Amino acid sequence: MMDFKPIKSDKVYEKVIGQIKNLIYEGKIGRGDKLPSERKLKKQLGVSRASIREAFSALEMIGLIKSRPGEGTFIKESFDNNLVDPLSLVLLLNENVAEELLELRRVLEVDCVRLAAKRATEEDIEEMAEYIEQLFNSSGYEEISIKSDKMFHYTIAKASSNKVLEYIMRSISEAMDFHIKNTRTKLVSKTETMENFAKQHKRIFKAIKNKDSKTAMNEMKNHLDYVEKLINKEIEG
Amino acid sequence: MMDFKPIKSDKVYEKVIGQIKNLIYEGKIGRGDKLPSERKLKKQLGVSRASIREAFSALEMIGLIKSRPGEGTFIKESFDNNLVDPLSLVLLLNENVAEELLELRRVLEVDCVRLAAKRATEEDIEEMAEYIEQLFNSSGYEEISIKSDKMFHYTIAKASSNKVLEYIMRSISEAMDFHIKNTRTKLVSKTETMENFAKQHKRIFKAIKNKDSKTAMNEMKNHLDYVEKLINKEIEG
DNA sequence: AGAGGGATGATGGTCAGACCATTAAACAAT
DNA sequence: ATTGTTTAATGGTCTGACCATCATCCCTCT
Repeated sequence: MMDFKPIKSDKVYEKVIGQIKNLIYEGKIGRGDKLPSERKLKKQLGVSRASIREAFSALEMIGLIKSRPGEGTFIKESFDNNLVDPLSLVLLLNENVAEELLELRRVLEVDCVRLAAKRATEEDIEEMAEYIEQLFNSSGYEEISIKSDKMFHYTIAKASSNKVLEYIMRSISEAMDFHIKNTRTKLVSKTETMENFAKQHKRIFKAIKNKDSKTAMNEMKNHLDYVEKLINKEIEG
Repeated sequence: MMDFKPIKSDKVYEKVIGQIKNLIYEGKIGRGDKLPSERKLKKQLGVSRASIREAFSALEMIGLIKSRPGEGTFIKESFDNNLVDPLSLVLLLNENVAEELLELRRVLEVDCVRLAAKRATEEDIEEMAEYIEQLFNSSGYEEISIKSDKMFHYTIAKASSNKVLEYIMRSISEAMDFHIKNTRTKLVSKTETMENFAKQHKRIFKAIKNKDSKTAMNEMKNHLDYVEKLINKEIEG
């Protein structure tokens, strides 16, 4: 058996990324640090500025660095507020995304609410209460309903106090939005559905407020059962 | 209260990305499709080729497109085999990453093994068996032990038949590798630990083979308990 | 007619050099 | 001390050039 290995012709900008990656892994540069200017890196690495910039734009897209004109390029403090969510973008490529996302969301959100019940702060709980209120009062206003619904779930993710979990939940949510966009609108536009959502949210909320993880998880499961049933009905018929 | 909004000066390459993103969302281009050449896009969008290339390098990094010299640039068929895993890179930025990753891994892997027990193919099971065998026979060879351990978990993720879940599991695993690298080496280098790992893997494996989700989940929980206990001991002492 | 082999053109990969807008820092004027 | 000005550095953008790779067409030879 001839053991050939594929010939990989690393592009220059990939090598640049590799070097920066290693510096981070080795702990030599970290959050908030300033990278050398593009012109200095050009000299140090012996490549063109264009290649440096291609590497930087890639790293900026995934939220690892941030360039500011006149100042320089810095490693970000955290991965919040990415302009384009790379994960949600890539998720769109797979087949069966809708099913897989629903499956994954179920797994994550049930545990999310478990953690939220344990760790939610006063502010988190106030925020959730607001969104439930909004959902109850938004009959007829699709946009507000949809946003209230989404924000309630976001807040739960935030209350889990696990940034990584929160990030992934957000990505899944965004990716799902584009796959069941129309469905979602149809769902929430029905007054009956919306009222059920509000009631279910309220039950989840109460459990979180009481720091009752088990009940919160069960109520979330019920809620997701209901949602998935509606989605399947909408897709099939 | 003056309600100023931050002035966002979109860079050109971000606008290019935006347009491509929208085309994908609208379904006008999809998997495997060929994008216009850089020179054509330069004319169509009225920007420089450099900006086009910055956009492309960013999209290639996240695994959305793939450029081939002499041929063109294509939307990828799936998000497998990214050169650099953007998610794992970004995860490194957060504080408490180690704790959060462990927490997340626990949530995901327990459900992962649940799905694997339901859906594992013959090939998956054969593969798992191999890695367990390797782990049993690798006493003294750290590298093989670590790899067998890791590959066993990878295979479970693959057997879940959920590509998104598999992708996220892989990212978490890679990110963890760099945070507990030395710890991992120390753990597996102890003969006793390694033997326990092998036994636990075997129990998980048997449950999967018997399509017994519940037992598989419980055995995975036990395994993760053991791992986390070791890690904590190593970190503290 | 079919197989093989060049020439050609298009494409991505890389580079150098230029110009602009923004920013920080040093300096000058009040 | 505060304000305004200059200067240098930085990121953002564009142009034009050259190379290696690949697909294609066309020609030649059998």
